[in-house]
Amino acid sequence: MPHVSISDAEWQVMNVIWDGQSLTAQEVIERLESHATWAPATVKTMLHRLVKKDVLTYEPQGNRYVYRSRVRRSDCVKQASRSFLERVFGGESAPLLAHFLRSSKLSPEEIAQLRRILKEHEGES
Amino acid sequence: MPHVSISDAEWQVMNVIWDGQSLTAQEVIERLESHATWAPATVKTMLHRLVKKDVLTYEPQGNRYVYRSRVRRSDCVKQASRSFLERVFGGESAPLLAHFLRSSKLSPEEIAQLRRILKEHEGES
DNA sequence: TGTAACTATTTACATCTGTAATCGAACAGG
DNA sequence: CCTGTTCGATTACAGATGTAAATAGTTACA
Repeated sequence: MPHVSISDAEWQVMNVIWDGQSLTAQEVIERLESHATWAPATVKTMLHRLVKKDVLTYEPQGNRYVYRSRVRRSDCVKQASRSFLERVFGGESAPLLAHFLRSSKLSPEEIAQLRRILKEHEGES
Repeated sequence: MPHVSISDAEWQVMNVIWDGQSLTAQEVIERLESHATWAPATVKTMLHRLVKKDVLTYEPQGNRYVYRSRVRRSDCVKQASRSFLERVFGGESAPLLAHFLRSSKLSPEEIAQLRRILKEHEGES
């Protein structure tokens, strides 16, 4: 629904927020340390920007803030996916799927899972 | 191999270049008219930037330039795909594939094709 | 040959991004 | 009670991006 535009670096932050539900700035910073090499101030900046974009809210808890997402991850994933599909594959799903299928290592369970989804497609039209 | 970074709008331009092989600015502008609503000057700007980024070359042909890509589309697709996978799906291919499989309309032929690719995966340990 | 038309080059400019440092307020320990 | 630490808030700043107008160089027609 919303026309949010989450930048590359902001996705990193949102990913840890979505994984953790409600986190303080400090917690976000810690969880990002493994992935990114940002100064703490950098993470703070992004939290602020995400708040300004109405993607995050915060409530004071003691002397610190607890940040929480206002948008569902699945919605953002959906939007980002559509725009990626459009931009890179001209909106054609099949080539996209072929590309990722070929370039991915998949476990037998995952293969089975994907096969099931494919089978569901069989039913239509 | 190259560390090119093609922006969203620039992808539009590159897509028509890749589709057309060698095109003048005018041709690019015309072919974009259906998709985008950019002033001709805007398209020119992007062509210039892409040249500066070493993504495009041009040769003079008469009084105009003919632009041609210096990078293979497949390389750019690969790079963009990897970065998208990382950013939005945390590097997990299976969820990405599941997402796109579910949200795509696929023809029976496409389904068969994807199934074949899945089958190829079977072989790997 | 002058001038209109078209092309490419240069310049513009606000916003977004990546990446922080600094400032001011509150809290905590001595 | 003073002071260092810790938060959040404000400010910084260069480069990328979207979006284009202005200018300069060239060609082709009148």
